[in-house]
Amino acid sequence: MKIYTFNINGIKARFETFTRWLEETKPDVVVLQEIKSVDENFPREHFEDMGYRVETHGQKGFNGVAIFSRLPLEDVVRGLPGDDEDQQSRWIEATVIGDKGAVRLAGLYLPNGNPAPGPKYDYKLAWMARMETHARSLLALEMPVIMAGDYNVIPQREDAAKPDAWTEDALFLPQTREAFRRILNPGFADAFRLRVQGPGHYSFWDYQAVAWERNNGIRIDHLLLSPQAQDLLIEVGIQREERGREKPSDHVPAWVELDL
DNA sequence: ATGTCGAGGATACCTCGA
Repeated sequence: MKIYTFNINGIKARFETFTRWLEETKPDVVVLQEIKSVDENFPREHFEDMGYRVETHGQKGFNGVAIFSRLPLEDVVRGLPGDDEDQQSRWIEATVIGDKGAVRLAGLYLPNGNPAPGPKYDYKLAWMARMETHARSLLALEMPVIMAGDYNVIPQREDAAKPDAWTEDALFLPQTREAFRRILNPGFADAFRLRVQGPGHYSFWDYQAVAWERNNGIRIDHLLLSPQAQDLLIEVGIQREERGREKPSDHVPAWVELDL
């Protein structure tokens, strides 16, 4: 089973690009971020006709996440638990039924948090604390679990082409990286770093300042695996080439293959 | 800091978010 995460930066703007990617890549499962659409306006039938179950958790204008799957989905949950007042659509969760077993999959769009300090950064840190709590409850399932998405976190210096340019940014502040490690520490692992070491691997290049042309990227799209999922890991990857295609998102897909 | 996008509101530009 191959599972992808892809921040598409708007389903309306990326309809052709994303449809072409889906036809070429044929993922078993993909979690999407920044669909920027309410559920009622999401073109679900178009993708259902392509063979996918489509579960969305959208909102007007910003944010919004989704799960697409060729395999059966069960127990879909929308929203990150822990704050009934939170109106932002950033979390969706479902159980994917594979040929050999099931995986609990979360698709997430972690808050950007800029400018820091400020209320947006406070929201980011509070959201990460909530995620830490929920991540522990997912580990308690003692089953394969994947938390995949746009984390808006640069974990280490090697995950940025120009780390010194990010020292004051909400994606790379020490408090952000510490909160990220607290989510991992109880037992999750960054799938990409289980298999690939060293600098030069990025998942996002800003539209501005010719970042792509200069390969000024950062790695912020991650798939975190529970111990039971780590045991099933076959391969990891980042589809870097997608950033050079026609009308790209500013993010590219990242993926894991599990023996499921 | 910014040479760019995307969405939405009230338009043939502006604001916000990233």
